[in-house]
Amino acid sequence: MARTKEFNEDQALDKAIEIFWHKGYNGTSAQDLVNHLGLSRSSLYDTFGDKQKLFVKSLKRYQKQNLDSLTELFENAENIKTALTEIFKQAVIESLQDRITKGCFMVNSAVELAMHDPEIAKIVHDNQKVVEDIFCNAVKKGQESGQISDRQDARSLARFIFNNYSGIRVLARAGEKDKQVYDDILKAIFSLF
Amino acid sequence: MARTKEFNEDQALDKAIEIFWHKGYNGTSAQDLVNHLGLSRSSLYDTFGDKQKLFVKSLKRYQKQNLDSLTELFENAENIKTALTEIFKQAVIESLQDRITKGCFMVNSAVELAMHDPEIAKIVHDNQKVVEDIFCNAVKKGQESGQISDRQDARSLARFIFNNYSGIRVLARAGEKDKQVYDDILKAIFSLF
DNA sequence: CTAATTCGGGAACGATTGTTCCGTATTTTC
DNA sequence: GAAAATACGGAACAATCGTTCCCGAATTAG
Repeated sequence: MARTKEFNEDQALDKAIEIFWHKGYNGTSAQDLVNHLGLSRSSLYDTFGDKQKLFVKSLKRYQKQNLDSLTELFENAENIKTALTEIFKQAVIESLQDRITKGCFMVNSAVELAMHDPEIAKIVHDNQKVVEDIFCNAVKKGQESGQISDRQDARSLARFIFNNYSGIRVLARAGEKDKQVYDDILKAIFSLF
Repeated sequence: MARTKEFNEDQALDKAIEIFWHKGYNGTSAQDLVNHLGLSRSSLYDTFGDKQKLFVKSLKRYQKQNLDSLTELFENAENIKTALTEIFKQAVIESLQDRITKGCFMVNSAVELAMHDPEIAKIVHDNQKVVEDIFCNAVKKGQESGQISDRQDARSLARFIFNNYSGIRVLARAGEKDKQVYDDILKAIFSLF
C-alpha cells in the first residue's frame, strides 16, 4: 500500500538524545532537531508528535539503555565492590575524555524540567527509585558475601551512592577536568565500604 | 541634573535571582522579568544591559550572599562537625519545606549553562574553588581540634562534602520530599567524619 | 500499470522571543 | 524658574520559536 519508512526510528531517537543531552530541552530548537536528526520537519512531527513528546521518548530510551547496562553489570559481577568502583571510574573517564562534557542526561533533565513538567518529574522519580533499588540489592549481596562493610544499612548506602553519582555528573557537566578532584571524591566514598 | 532611580537595584536583582532560580535562564522570558521585577522593559534594559548581563549579575550576587553566610557560619562555629551538620540539615529543611523546590541556583546554572557560556563557566568554577577552600580550611581546623577524624586528608574530604552538597541540591530540585531519603544520605556522609 | 498510500522538502503560520526606540513625565542642578 | 537629564510606559522591531500544511516524489499491493 504505502512506502516504508526511510529512517530507523530508534536511530533517530539516539540522535535526539545526543542533541537534547547536549543543549537541554529549552536550548534545543526545532531547527536543531531537523539538522541533527536529518529528517524533514514534517517527518519529524508526523513520527514523534511534538517537541515535548520527542523529548520524553528520548529520555525514556536513555533511561532504559542505562538501566539495562547497570543491571547487566551487577549480574555479571563477581565482586560487588569492584563493580561499584567500575561504575564510578567509568563516569570519571567519560567526564575527562569527552571534549564536550554532557554529564548525565537524566540529571540534566531533572534540574531543568522536573519542576515544570509532571511527566518528566515522573520519569526522574521512577528512575531514582529503580536505580536505588538496584544499588540496594547489590549492596545487600556485597554485605552478605563480606565484600562490603555492613556498618551502614544497605538502603542508606544505596541512597548515598546515588547521591554521589549525581554529584559527580554535575561536576562533569560543569566542565571539571582535573582528575585529582574526582579521585579525591572517589577515595572518600569508597572508604565507607 | 537628573532624577534619581525609583527602584533599588539590589532589590531588583533579588527579584531576578528568584525568577531565574525558579525557571532557569532559557525558561525565563523578558516578559517574565518585567512582570516579576516590576520594572518597565526600558528601565530593565537601561539598568542591566541585556538578559545575559542581568543573569550574570544575579548569579554573582547569589554567590556572594551564599559565600558570606558560609564564611560567617564557620567563623562563629565552636564545633566544626556541628557546623557541617548544620549546613546539610539546613539544605534538607529547605528542600522539604519549600512548596516549590528550587534546589541551588549555582548548581542549576552550572547544569544549564556552564557548557555554553564561558562567563557562567568561570563563575561556577570560581565558586567551586572558593567553597572547596572554605570546606578544606574548616575540615583542617576540625581535624586539629580532634573534632573530625583525620583518616581522610582535608582536601579530599572537602571535595567529598562539596559533591554531596551538589547531589542533595539536585535531589531537591528533582522534587524529592521524603525526609528519610535525605537522612539516610546524611547518615552515610557523617559516618566518615 | 494502476491505485493507494505516505514519504519528505519547503513554504508559511501565528505566537513569542530578546531588544530598541520614542514620547512623556518627573526630577535635579544652576 | 529654566534647562538639562533620565526614568518610565508602551509601541514596535526583526528574528526566531514550535507547529501546520501543501504538494510532488517515491514506494507498495493488487
